[in-house]
Amino acid sequence: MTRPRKRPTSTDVARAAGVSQTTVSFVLNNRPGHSIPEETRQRVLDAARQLDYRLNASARSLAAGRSDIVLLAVPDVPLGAGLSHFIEGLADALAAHRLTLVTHLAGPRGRALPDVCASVGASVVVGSEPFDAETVEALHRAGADVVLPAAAEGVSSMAPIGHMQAQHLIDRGHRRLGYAMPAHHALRRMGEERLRGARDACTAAGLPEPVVATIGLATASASEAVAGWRAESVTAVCAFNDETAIAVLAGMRAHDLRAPGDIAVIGVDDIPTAPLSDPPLTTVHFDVDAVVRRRAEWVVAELRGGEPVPVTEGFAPELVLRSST
Amino acid sequence: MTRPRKRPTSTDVARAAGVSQTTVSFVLNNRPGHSIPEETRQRVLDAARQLDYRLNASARSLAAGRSDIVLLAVPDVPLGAGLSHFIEGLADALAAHRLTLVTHLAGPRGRALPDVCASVGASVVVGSEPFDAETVEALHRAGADVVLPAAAEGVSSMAPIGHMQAQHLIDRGHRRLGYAMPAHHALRRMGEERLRGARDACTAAGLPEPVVATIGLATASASEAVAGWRAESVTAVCAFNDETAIAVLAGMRAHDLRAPGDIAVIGVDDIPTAPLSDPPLTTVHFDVDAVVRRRAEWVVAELRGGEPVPVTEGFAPELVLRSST
DNA sequence: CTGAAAGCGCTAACAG
DNA sequence: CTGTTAGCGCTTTCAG
Repeated sequence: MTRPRKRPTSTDVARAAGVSQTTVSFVLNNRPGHSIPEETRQRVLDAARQLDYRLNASARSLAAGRSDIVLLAVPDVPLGAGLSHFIEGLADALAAHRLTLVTHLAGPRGRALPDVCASVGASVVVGSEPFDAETVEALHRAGADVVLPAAAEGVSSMAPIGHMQAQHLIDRGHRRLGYAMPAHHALRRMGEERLRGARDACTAAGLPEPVVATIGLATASASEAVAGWRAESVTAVCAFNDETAIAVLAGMRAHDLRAPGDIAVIGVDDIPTAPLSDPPLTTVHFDVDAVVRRRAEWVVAELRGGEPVPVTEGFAPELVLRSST
Repeated sequence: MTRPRKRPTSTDVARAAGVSQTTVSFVLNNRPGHSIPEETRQRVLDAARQLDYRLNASARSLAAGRSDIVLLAVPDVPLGAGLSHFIEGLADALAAHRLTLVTHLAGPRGRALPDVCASVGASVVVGSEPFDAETVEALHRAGADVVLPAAAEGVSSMAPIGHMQAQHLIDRGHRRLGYAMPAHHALRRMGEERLRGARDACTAAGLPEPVVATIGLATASASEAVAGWRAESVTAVCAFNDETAIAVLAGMRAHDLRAPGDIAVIGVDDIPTAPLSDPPLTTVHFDVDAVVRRRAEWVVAELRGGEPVPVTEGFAPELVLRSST
């Protein structure tokens, strides 16, 4: 399957179009200021199409000092299909600005992010959670012009989720909540933040803090947690995500309890099987498109060197409750 | 957050180490034949570390005509968390060979694969399903040296899955099978292939073909399908994947039927919530690590220009049945 | 064993 | 409006 092949260069195009290589460059980059007669333009464009010419990215970024590559750094966390939507959406949004999105999933033995950044020659690195100062520095040294989000102080996109869950349950009259924390270590940090949101909602309503239980994705583990909650008179549980919520439901089933009568359960993510659980799951749904749009605009704005876009993180406007009851 | 910064060049390292730039290049690339005295070597290495020097990928690939980038092309298909494992695993395996894996998720409005390939300067493109000849050609023109898997004739990695499902059910005494095809159009092709495997198993056992029903991820849709199967005396169903299987379970619940007594159901993927369904789902589980290992070895072998690795696709050895009953 | 020199394909002043 | 001219940072012969 190995088959090397010589690519046409911009000089080839120039020759074919009967102009200089510089002109080709101008036409292809749509250089402003250098107004080029339509006739010449077309001639160059035709020649390029003819030869299936494609700009050599290495040469371009070497000469120009920048690339059109945006690197999305995805942490080593078990995220669901929602992630794919996010990535696809972002890629599409950026493609509209002639930017190419590539993704790097961090793995335990994989390359360090700055290495990857340098390898692909990315000029932008986008992460899900803010990078700390040290990482930002390393990425800049690795060649990134823009790194997002850089250590944003005190803004969490996670807390509003927990807050929304708890508020929903409080609004329905529950006064003693539980929180189902995932056992997976990589999810711990996110879990703590979401819990904080839930806790705040309880405090604000003059209620005691949620009773936290850590549960794995096995019925036994969930069953224990359910017993604990019952002992504490918990009547409603915020689950870290839908999978955890489904585990809670399984745990309840083991005790012959039913949602929402015995314990109400609310998840996060709105996974495809959420409406298929017994009973159908109430969940917090992200408006991925909205998030994507904002992120893409942010990247483009930063790249244009415009004013730093106001950092109003907090997904709040992008959250929607999807109730099935 | 925009902060340009000048990166150290190999000339800087050369100056710091008191050698020529050429020598730096030799040391850093571990050039064979050019035996370099340990002392010089160390001096260069130290200087590089000191300056946090990193090779400029653009310059390197421009000069050398090849890059260390492997591009993984993921189709626009709703795949689950298993995909992340696959990607991480592959990235790790390739990192061991100093190769950098980046992923591109195809989106409806995203950039065309050859464009992405050219943009990142990938020298290898890896896909999940074989590329057709035309695409392979385009990718080569876009600069890829290696494209995998190239149109492999008649080998399907999907059929063995359906075969395994059906065989399992047949072994348990079922003589009239159903097949639950996903409604999602992007999954159609995969579905047809898996169905083919199931059909072959039935035929080989002298049984009639499976009764196919297309179902979406909603209880109503599944409920209808279940009614249809009952009318045809189907006693066991192969579901395209676990989500579809869970939908079937939900549809059965609507008819007050229980698995596996009334209808046995088997899924594919072994998603985290599979053991949490009611009853726990029997499913076909991929040994992702094994698949990854093979793919990585394949890529490296091709890149080394070695003999074309025998194409024995068909995941069979990497499939495991995970029964919860 | 080491260094000088010639590009890789492209962009970006600067002249014509 | 178009072409000439330098490099971008690195690899790679080919001489010392």
